[in-house]
Amino acid sequence: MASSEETFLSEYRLEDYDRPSVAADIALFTIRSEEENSYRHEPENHLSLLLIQRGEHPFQGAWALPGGFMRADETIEACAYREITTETNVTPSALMSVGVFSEPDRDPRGRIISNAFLSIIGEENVQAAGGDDAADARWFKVQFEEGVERSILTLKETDITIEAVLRKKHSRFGRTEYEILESGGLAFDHAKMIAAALALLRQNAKDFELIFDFLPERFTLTELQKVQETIMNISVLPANFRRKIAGYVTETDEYTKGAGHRPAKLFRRK
Amino acid sequence: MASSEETFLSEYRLEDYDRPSVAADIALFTIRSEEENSYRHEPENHLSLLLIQRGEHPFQGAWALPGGFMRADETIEACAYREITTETNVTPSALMSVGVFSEPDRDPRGRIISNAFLSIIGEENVQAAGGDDAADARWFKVQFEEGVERSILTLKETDITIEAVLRKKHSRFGRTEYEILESGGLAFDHAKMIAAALALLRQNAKDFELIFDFLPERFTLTELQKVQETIMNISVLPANFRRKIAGYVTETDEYTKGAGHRPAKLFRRK
DNA sequence: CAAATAGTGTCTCTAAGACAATATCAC
DNA sequence: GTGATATTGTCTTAGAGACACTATTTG
Repeated sequence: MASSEETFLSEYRLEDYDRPSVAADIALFTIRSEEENSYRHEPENHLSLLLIQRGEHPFQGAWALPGGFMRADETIEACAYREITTETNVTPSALMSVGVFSEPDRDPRGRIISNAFLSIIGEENVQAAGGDDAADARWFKVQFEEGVERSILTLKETDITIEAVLRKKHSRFGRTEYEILESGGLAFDHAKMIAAALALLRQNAKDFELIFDFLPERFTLTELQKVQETIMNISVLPANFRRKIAGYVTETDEYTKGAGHRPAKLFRRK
Repeated sequence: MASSEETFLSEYRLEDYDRPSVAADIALFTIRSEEENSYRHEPENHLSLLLIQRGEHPFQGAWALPGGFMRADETIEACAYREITTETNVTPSALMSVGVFSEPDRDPRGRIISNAFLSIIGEENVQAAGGDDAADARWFKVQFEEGVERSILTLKETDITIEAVLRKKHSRFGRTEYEILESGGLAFDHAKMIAAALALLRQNAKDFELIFDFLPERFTLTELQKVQETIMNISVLPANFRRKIAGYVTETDEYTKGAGHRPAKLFRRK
């Protein structure tokens, strides 16, 4: 009972307790422009999510979020950074915890709990290639229509369409939790993770918390506005957007040019 | 390579990977009144946190958040509920994730990652008693002074005073993370968890997300206002508080009585 | 100049904060 | 009535949303 701490620790066996495997999965978003880009007309943007096609069982051939197991010498955040860097060769600036997914039966391989993260890279860094355990990696165009009873998550790539159906369970403390009605072929409970990540993304885009991460260091206010509009699926008046964002940016003395219309001043994040 | 999923799963060995132990720790808060309660004068409130004194190594004798290891058949949230219920015999309504603490060296027993939760019970349910592995359990009065360079967390019980010093590392996406400068004798990294929980509590008290959980079903608006003021360490004008809270409550036809002054209408959460 | 985007000025409405005034109980 | 708390009214100010207008580039 009153043994010394050294004795206690040397006799202690962690193996006596159940131990799950612990993983991190990352919902990596970027914003890409539509291809067109015809003269004098600014391109449309859309939100994109990186998915990899699983090369192994379980869910072989299904699309999943990139991720992997936490190592003995790293934190779960470091694990998420490492995984996303090996998958994409890009180190994202934002890394935001979405939540822990720990249903006992969420993985057929056994007890694996996963920490979901949300991450963002700028369009200029999109060069994601498939990693070790991934047959293929692709950017999917994201649509997320939220309803009271059903929310529809649609992910589109050239010839692939994934449609998952979810139901909002609750939304407290800024985090929204979903239940999967149809996974649309997404592996594990990743549909849930993606929906939760999107809800979080929209929540935080509202007060400019992370919209800057989608753009390069210098940007125009219109570009910034489009990022917010794309994420939140809304549209706001330029005059009002400018007023609200004013405190968050610093102007530079550079301008865009050659666009067939009035040049725009470039700004930097404050 | 193209083996069947059954074959794959039957040959799969999770034991080949590093597996940490996974725990949940809970910062359980309540609001208690000062003892006085002299005639015609409403009592002052203060925020209290439940700590248990560790009966075992490591950190034997130190104060810690209640918590325990996740079992094989439960989610991490279920684990937090179970632990808090066994410790206190009360099932709290709010259970809010504070974050994952996964520094490799955070526990001398070995690799243990912990999910911190924030939870609340009403004053009328405070009857916490020590559990199995706890020598003692006590409610500590909470003071948290936030500064830019240093934040001071003070926990007081009759003859015990714990003072921890922390530094705010960053505050993004509504979650604030702290670094421990002095743990003040708190076990493990629990000072960090408590600070993060308090920051979250204040954040969410602002828009009435969880202040109701501190009170019984029927309450007066003044009681509700005092809860918010106690948590956030601010004071607001009654007229303004009433206007803001109006949409969140429903009035009943009951009143308080015998208080030596004008009776107050009782309200219910909407 | 026409088309397209950049940027400014200002009106209205709502909500927050401050403050003053009135209401109702126990003693 | 007095002391204490409950409750309402309203003035001012800050910010969001709507809308109209001006500015500057390329072809």
